[in-house]
Amino acid sequence: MREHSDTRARIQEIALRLFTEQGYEGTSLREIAEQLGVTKAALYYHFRTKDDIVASLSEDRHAEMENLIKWAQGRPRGPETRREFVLRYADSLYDSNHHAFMRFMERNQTALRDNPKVARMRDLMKGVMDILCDEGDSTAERLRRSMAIFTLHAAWFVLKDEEVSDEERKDAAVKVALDYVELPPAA
Amino acid sequence: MREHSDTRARIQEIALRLFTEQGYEGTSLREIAEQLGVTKAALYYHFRTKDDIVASLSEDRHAEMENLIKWAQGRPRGPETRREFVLRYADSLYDSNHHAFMRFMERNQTALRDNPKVARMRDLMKGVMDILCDEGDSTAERLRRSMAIFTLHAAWFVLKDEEVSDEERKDAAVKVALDYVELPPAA
Amino acid sequence: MREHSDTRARIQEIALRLFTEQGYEGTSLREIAEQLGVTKAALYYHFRTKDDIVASLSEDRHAEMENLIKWAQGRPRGPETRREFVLRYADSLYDSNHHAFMRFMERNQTALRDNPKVARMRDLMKGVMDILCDEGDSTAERLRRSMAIFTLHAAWFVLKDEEVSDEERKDAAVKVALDYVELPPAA
Amino acid sequence: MREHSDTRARIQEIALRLFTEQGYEGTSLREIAEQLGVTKAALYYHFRTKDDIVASLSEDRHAEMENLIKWAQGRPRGPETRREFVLRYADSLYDSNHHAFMRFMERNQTALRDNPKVARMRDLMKGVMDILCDEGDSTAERLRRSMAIFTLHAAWFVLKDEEVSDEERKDAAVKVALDYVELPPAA
DNA sequence: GATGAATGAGTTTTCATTCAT
DNA sequence: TATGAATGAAAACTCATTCAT
Repeated sequence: MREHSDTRARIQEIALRLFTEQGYEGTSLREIAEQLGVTKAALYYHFRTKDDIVASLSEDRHAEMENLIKWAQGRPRGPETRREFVLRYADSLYDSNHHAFMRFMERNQTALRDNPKVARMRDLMKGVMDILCDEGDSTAERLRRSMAIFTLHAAWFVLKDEEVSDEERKDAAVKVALDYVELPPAA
Repeated sequence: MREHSDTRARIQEIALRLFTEQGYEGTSLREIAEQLGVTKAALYYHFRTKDDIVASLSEDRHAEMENLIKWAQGRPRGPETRREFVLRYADSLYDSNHHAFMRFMERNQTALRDNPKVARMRDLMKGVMDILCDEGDSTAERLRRSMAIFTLHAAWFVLKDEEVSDEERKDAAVKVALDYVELPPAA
Repeated sequence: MREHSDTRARIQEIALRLFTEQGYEGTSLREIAEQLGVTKAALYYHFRTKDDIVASLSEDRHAEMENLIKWAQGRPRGPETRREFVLRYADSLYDSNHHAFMRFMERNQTALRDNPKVARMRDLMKGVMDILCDEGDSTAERLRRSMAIFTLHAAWFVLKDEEVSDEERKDAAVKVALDYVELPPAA
Repeated sequence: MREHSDTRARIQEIALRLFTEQGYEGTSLREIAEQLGVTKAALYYHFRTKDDIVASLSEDRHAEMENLIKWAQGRPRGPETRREFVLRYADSLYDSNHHAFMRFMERNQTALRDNPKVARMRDLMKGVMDILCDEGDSTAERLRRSMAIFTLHAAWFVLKDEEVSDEERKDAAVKVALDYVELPPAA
């Protein structure tokens, strides 16, 4: 009945929301189908398996992350690159709805531990850490760098109950994250 | 008739490990029973439901958190208390195996969103934020404080692949966390 | 608009092969469509149902069997006719690819037990037995006659791993089968 | 409610019957459970998978076949052994209900082609052929030997509509089978 | 002569839970 | 303190079939 089936996109949208709210394992395909107003079988017309929905969701973010990492690898390691990288990472996270996807990933690490796309994402995150850390960094320093990226991800839900605009949220996240890639440890 | 059911403790231990590795929904009672070498039905002698195992796991941590919060509430808010609170929180986390429990909680937020003990834990975490934040704090400031506690939790698995002793891990975590509660945002 | 739908024939060919290799129930229309490089829906342009494909496959063999039986009924029962019948049956089986169809039938008796064309084939086989047996034949004798026909069918796959030409296979089959319509039971 | 659960045995009995009548794929676990008067889940208490039911059914027959083959391998190849082997094979088939199992196997070759126990059975059948054939045998000769065993299996259903006692059936089968292993091809 | 999108009814399987013993 | 045997509900997935285009 619908013009030119955007069903696939709507499945992705609903799945991402439910997987994040209730967890991947806690969300059945029946639920997704019901919210969409189709039968379960329709989902299988568009995606081969439940895991496949996740895979499809990963794709954009993968591409974006690969670009970011490639950009950074073409530059000298150091404070300048780190600073700029955090800014670009924040942009790529907030200007699309990629923060929603990253939150979904964080909330479903265990459920998705065997999904190859998710494994790939873990590798990409290691690539990010490589960019932010130098060889001789202390343990505290490495932890600090990790937390910078974590902060960008977390801002969205840590501040979720506060009356704060998306703009403010992003600004706050970037401000805090930048401190942590720039400042030397207190020591 | 035996005082200290050894079995009960072993169920908790195995459950905590599996729930963390594979997720709460991804771990069946059959699996726990198998690792223990008993039947599923035996678990029901010790715990009324699967959720009950989680509840029992929460108890120690709840008590500890309540003590910590009570202590802080008896003191004036401010940098001194914040600093001391972070130190005590870190101790309470690392000197028992509570970090394992907190990690389990973080990994299973969605699956356990209806568990009353877990809801209570969320409230306690809000209590912790109350202690770390002042009324007039900016958005960035509040985010920063949250990240302090997050850092203490995260140090365990962020640094999990590195050759680092538990001691070093704790020291690094505390160092970074203190920065997060002490330093003013770059402004 | 085209006279001799090539597609129709290719569906039959692929279906016969897959139904034999994997079983009727073990072969989905999706599989057939994939091997053909069309969609499932295309199959429904050529055949009303899955069972209909089987029905269409039966047709040639039905006609052949009817002719064989009619021929035999026009002759006196007896060793002469039996001998000649076996030779003609073998020809009709090996000179087309009817042995492939008969093998498919044997492998899918249960799955197809409600298909009317298959029921008809069972009747035709009874007709064949009528031709090969006399009124007063002992149980052993009747079994022996059945096995003669069975042998013609079975030669194809009993000898499938041996390096044997189709010609040799047919000759061997006929030789063994003839013994069993001709020889009196050992007794 | 039942004394000392013979449920497992009843599952096997019903499954063997239905798998033979309707085919393995054509028989759902729901059907078996219904005929037994339990829920599907009860079947899974006794068998890990549907395939496992088949595996369990194979066991007795496997053991019997192994014994038969071992016996024959301890004797010189030749007409004497062949003759005696056929007699023993027939006994082992008819004195238990193994003919029912073999019929089930023949009717479900394709459906079960990936089941390891069934693969093992195919190997055992090859072992049987080894016993019945000599090195220099012609194609016709090898086919003839195969048909001997086939006859023992087939007698049960080839003669199923005739008013014949089990005793007579077995006698007829053995008589015909012996011809197949003893007589030289006419040529 | 075909496809894209969908459905309804079914499948095998898993799970938390119960209860008599 | 446990176990053996079972259940009811639900899960992911598959299939033959339909129909508007």
